[in-house]
Amino acid sequence: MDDAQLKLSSQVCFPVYSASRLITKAYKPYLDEMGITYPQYLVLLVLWENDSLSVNQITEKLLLNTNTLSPLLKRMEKMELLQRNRSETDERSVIVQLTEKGKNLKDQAKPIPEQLIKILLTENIKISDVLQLKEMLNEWITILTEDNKNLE
Amino acid sequence: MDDAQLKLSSQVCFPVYSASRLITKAYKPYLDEMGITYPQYLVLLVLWENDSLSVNQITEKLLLNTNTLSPLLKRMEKMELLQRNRSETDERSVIVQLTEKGKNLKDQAKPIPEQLIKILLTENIKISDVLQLKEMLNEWITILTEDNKNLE
DNA sequence: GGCGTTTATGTCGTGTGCGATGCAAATGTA
DNA sequence: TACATTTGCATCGCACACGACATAAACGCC
Repeated sequence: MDDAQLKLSSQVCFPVYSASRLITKAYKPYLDEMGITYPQYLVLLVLWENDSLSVNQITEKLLLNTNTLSPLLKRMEKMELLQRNRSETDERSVIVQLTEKGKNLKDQAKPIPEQLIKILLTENIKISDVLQLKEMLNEWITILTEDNKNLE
Repeated sequence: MDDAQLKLSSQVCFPVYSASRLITKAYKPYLDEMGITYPQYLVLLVLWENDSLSVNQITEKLLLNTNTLSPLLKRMEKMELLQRNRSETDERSVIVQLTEKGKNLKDQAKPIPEQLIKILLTENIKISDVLQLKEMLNEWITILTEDNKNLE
């Protein structure tokens, strides 16, 4: 093998890394209006779908660890977007629920997906392409999360 | 645009975000052996290709800002992987060059791309699919970096 | 030459991410 | 019932990312 594979341009992972950061940045103007960050937006997304989730359930849905989510949820609690309470049936668990303020942000967030998809669809990129990309990334996510489990 | 399409952005942006983190994690065991992080690996990649680059040239290649790269490069200088020197022709510029130690890491890094691609290729995902994904992400990167320039 | 503007880099503050580790509640098992 | 183990959450330390801002060198224009 020659050096060709060590060229930045031939790396597949770099575009994923860059696109991720740039997409987060594309969300920023919309999320700024709501006073939240992209990871906080993800937490809201899962809580708009589920009235009540434990910290552990959120980590599973967002593929983030508790050491990332715990401080993040605390910040969101301080912003009065959600409440954190110990479970009564299992004192180890912390149950997260949206406040009225958190629930109400849902309306404000509604137009965001449409704005984003407008940016990401082009002459060369159709919806079908996006769906295909989504499938591939999800398969990678499955592989890579399984990999991590195997290490334990 | 129907509901399914509205949710599309969250359905595709989140996988990009998650895949990026998981891929970085997949690199970790290999990079740990070299004592470097993924962003530091990216810096090495561009410096293995270019003997001498200014900080600004690196920011353009990696799409990172100076406020991210400056401390990162300082850490790499402390690790004796590279040198930072003011340009003689333009005192504003800082020229970055690899040390022998930095250059020598190239051999150790050579097997990494192959290892990674082994993980990412499956029954359902062929090399041609990966290349297609790369094309799409690169188009998004073009769009999103152009977007940022327009804001200035 | 004088001086406002641009350019290249850097610092600071905040918010993630995550490995390592701590700790208390729950669970399994002899 | 004792006690080792597991589970759920959290803290700590470090390394990104990035917006806002600072600073000095170079440039442009008169």
